[in-house]
Amino acid sequence: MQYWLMKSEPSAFSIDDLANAPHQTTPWDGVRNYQARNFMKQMQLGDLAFFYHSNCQVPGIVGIIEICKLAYPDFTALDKQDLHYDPKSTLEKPIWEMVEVRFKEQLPRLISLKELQTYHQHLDMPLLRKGNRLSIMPVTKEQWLFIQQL
DNA sequence: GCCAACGTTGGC
DNA sequence: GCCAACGTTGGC
Repeated sequence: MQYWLMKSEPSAFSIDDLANAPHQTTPWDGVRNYQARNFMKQMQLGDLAFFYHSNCQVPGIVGIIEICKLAYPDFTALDKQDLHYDPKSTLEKPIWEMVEVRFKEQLPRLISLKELQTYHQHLDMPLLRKGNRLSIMPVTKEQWLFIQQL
């Protein structure tokens, strides 16, 4: 059982969008960063992840989601119309992958980046490091439990 | 909207 | 393989 943190811009896809989606699941498509992709490949069914709202008024953790489908090729990379189209990726040799996630719960309150920063010393997560741009990152069990009890 | 930080690209 | 130029991310 592993833990993760996954970022999404709520203007593109929010925790509410996921809660209202069919079966409350969605493919996590559009990841175009190798490090983030490699983390998705490591994900196992039943792994849990914090759903993080980025690039918005109050960035922070808003909910918990569960990995419900293992990594498979991200078909949006092949779609010329798609925002995340990548001409280097082909059907035979796909570059990008995605998992599917299911809504677990909305947190009783938003745990803002600002609040998390106050525990920077203790948490030491990639999320809290300056200039961090990684959209998917592992979370240790200790970090997970600490954040959950907030 | 600004801009710092970072990843990627491509010329050499 | 280096590195400048460029595009993107994401907090503010």
